[in-house]
Amino acid sequence: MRTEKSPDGPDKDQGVRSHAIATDLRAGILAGLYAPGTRVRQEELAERYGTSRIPVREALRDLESEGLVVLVPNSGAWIAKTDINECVEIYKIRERIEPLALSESIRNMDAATITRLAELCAQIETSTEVEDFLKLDREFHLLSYKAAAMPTLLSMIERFWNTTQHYRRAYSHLIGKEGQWIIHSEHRLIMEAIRRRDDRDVQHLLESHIRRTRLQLQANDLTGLVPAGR
Amino acid sequence: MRTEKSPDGPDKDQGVRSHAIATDLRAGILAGLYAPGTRVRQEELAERYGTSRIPVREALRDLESEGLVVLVPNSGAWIAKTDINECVEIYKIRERIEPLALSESIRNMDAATITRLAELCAQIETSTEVEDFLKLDREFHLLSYKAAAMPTLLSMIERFWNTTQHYRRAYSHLIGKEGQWIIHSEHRLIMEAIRRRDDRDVQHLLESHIRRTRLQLQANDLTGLVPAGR
DNA sequence: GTCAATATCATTGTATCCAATTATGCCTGA
DNA sequence: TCAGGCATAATTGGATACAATGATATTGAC
Repeated sequence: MRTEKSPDGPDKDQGVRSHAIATDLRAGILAGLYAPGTRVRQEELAERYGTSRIPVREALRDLESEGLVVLVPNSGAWIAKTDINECVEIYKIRERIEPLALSESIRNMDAATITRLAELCAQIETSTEVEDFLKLDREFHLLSYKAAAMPTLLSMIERFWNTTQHYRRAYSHLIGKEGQWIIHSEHRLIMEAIRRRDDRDVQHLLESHIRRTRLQLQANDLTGLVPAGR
Repeated sequence: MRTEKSPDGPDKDQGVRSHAIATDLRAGILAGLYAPGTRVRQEELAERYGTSRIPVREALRDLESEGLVVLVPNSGAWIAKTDINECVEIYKIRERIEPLALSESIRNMDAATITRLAELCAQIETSTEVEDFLKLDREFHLLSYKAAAMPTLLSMIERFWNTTQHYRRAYSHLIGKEGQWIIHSEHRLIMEAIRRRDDRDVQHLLESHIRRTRLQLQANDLTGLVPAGR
């Protein structure tokens, strides 16, 4: 009898090489190692990773579908430029879908996760470095969605967090420590609503949290703060 | 001076070959030519399209990121199996994001588009074949979003329509012509709300339209109707 | 001196070939 | 007769080599 491996396994990555390259590049882009708009040459990356250009091409394609890289046929690849309009668009989408994720998540969330979320919520308030804040804030929100049985939605959300990373960083620098109290208050309210599994409140509070951030992004001119915005 | 092509052009596709192959395969999958779960061999496709396996691999990767194909490393590619849970998940997401798209779209929509929408709305009611209905229904909804200045959102929505195509087809067959009056009524109400650019109503009506469909999908057992569901 | 056309160079796209991995069928043993 | 392991065949992943496309530099005409 035929016992093909079947497409159900937990393996996600096509070629091992290309996946490893994509992961590394993604981390580099999110960390800000590559300036948006920078041209990326296949051969250069191939040499750096000690492979041929083929796995590099596949990695670049993956990153393009994630919105981190832009490919132009017969021309080349560029680190995606930051675009405030795209950022605002994504925030508007997030306002709709993240409340859904949180709503579905709190139905299934276990006690350990709630404890961990509370920890993160506290750590965010005491964080002093912007990079720490970004990391903790991301972990807090993404963990809060994790119990939702909606894999497609969750990966979408993660992608959106990635493509707007540069703006969150710029925004965090802009508001500084003084402006953070409002974020902390919002987080505390969301945390409490999660604790009592209040479906209506979590959705409203989270929507407001994202929406307020979007409006501030739109109000402030982040040109110069966000790298190589056009 | 350097005048690189720059990543702004309207070109979307990387290699011409791979894009053409992806487009053709996508159409085939949506038309139901390939049964979900079918294994897809690179060499077979390469021969059919008269190319080497490389463009085929890139096309398969594109389709994987769209959710139409599943790739397993070192093993092969399969046409994505239909999964009622995934379908329900996508409908829940659509309930949130399509009202946003429509809301943004009606702000900018021109008269010609409204006329065309009304035409489509009428044609849907007189359509007699399921395939015609599917085509018109799709065109109606996607056109109604088109004026939204949200490219990321629009391509997401199109992807979701693609990945749930088999279920819409099965559902259409299931309800038959008698069950369609409710869809027609919903469309008429949406059309009227679009005409008067009623932001609140279009959003509520569209959400209900999608939500009701989801609940019916969940209520009916489509096993056997949708091809090769697991 | 400036613009345009053309030739050269750099970079990407594709084909072919080889290696690695996996599926299948046979064979052995109980 | 059936299960498990091993060998073979099929298929995918990756490297090298070549073709096609686009960018840059040079040359010539006005």
